[in-house]
Amino acid sequence: MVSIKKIATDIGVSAATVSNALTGKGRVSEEMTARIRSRAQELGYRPNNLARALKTGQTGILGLVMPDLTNPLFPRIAQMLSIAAERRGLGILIGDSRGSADEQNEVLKRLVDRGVDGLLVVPQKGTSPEMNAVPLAIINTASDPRNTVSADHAGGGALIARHISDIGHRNVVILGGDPVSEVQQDRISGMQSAMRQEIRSSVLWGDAGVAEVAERVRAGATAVLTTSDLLALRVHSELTRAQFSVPRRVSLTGFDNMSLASVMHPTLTTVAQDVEAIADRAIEILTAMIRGQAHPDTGRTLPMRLVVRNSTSNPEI
Amino acid sequence: MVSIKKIATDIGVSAATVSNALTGKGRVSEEMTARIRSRAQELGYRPNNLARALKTGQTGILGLVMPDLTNPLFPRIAQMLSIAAERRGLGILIGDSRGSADEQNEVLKRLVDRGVDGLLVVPQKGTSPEMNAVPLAIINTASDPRNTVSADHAGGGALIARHISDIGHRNVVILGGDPVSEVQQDRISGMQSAMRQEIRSSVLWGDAGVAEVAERVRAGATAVLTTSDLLALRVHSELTRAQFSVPRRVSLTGFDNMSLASVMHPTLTTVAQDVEAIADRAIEILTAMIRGQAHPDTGRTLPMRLVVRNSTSNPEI
DNA sequence: CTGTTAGCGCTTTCAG
DNA sequence: CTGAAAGCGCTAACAG
Repeated sequence: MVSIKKIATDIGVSAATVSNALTGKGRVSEEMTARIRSRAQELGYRPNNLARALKTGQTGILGLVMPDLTNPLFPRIAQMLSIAAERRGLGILIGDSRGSADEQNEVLKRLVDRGVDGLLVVPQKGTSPEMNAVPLAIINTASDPRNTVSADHAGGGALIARHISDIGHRNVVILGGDPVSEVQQDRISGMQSAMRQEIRSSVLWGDAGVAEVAERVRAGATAVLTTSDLLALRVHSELTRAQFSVPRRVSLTGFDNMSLASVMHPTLTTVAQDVEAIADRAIEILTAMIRGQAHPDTGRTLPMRLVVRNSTSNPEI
Repeated sequence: MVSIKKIATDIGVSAATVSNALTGKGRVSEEMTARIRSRAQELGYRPNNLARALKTGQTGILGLVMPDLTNPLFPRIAQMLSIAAERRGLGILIGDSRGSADEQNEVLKRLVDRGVDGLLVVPQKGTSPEMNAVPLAIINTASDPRNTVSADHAGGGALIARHISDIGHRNVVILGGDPVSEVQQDRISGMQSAMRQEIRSSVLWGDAGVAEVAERVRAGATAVLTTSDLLALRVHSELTRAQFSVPRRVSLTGFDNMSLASVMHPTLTTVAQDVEAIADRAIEILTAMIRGQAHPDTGRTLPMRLVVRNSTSNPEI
């Protein structure tokens, strides 16, 4: 391992000077700087981040905590965050808070112990992560008072409901996965608030809800709006089993625009988050917090985008 | 930040003694150890991993590099690795080698610069990661000579082919996503080697292959074996469009047992990797390498498991 | 059993 | 413009 000292003795200057030259803190003559730089190059010098971190108190590492790494959105979020972080020279340490809120706080502590400069957390449904050792950015939904950045889930719900209304549906069923999830609640209330008076709607939840969908359709509903693409796929199975064709007999929508949405049959009308923008802003805000600055966009949401495919059409009549 | 020194002066012993007591290196009287421990507790002492790492040269952090964080298997692998790592008190720093082999090597370097003790890498298709600064474990497939641990992809292919053969199919088409992938090649050669002489089979690749499937079925094929569940879902769309019912008219299989496999309609016959075991063994082997030991299971594969669902059945006569 | 000393590799005053 | 010295928090020799 070639250290700053090696370069220093090699050239015959002090370690401090090498450090200054390399980090460009000025205070060193151009010529000396050049000599130091080129020697460093030759030796293949790479700064030891640990030593630097110990001295400066900053590791350049961010912790990312997700409620369940199995969440189908995780890969995209993780990828976009890792790209956004890398662009700023930061690394990402992962943590899985699977299960309890307690576990979540444990994970936060562990990451802090490992020296992260800040934390990005997608909270466990219905919990509020606790940690004041380092800045914390929360990616959740607008109705979470501590939310730092998120997609406009309610707005997304409104988009899809308006689409369904526009093409003529007047009797719809809304299906959520878990009422504890603030995100899903927001999606649903967005749907409800966008539906005109004349639309009849009711909300179903979870497995029981999935099982009940076919019956509701039989009773007259012409569209099923779900809070996730995976849920939509399950509903599609149920409807197929019950001989209801999508979209001829029932329209069906998802949420999140996962890859399966464009690959299932029929392809799924859904609503997409701009994950890249969310990731970028999350990192942006968090780094500002780390520098001790407030960021004007804190708490603001990012618009969602309606993606119309083949699972929705006019109701028959 | 409460340091070891604080505890030392508090109690009136030296920093070294506190260190020894806390890390349980013996050499300290029971009584003193207890006093130190309880004081540490009171003060909420947490060791500074950076300082420790700088001193010992070990960070307790592993780097995980995947070719594309968007890979549908990534979440499960990442989760299982993170659990397996955590169990051993290790952290995981992520890296995305998206795109090129060059980028892959860049990422490896960056992680090493950040002080990882070892690297877990799922290589970019057809590349061999380069890094000798720290131990490296490769998760790929048996035919990769540097492979450290992986599922037995060829064995998985054999399982699925045998199933198809057992239920009476004699004319099948095999569909792969990308011939550059060693994993997919192994899956396919496993399928081929398990099919009895009397079975006619041909191999198709990529988008062109997907587009050609229906035609092959029209020409007499009664089963389509794909190398991934997502590919199977796409094929299902094509078949449905062409009015071929699954499994009545054609049987269809996937690979990997992703969550969509149990949720699509019909549910998908596929083959599952024991991701948890792979993750655990990968970490096990890597930590052995870090300790400078050889591990007997290096290079061995783990069996896959056939999951029969509703997308396969006897061919109609 | 306990303390002293030294140093991991780097940055940062403060002098020269 | 450059150098000397100190120290981040911890551990590993070596003495006592």
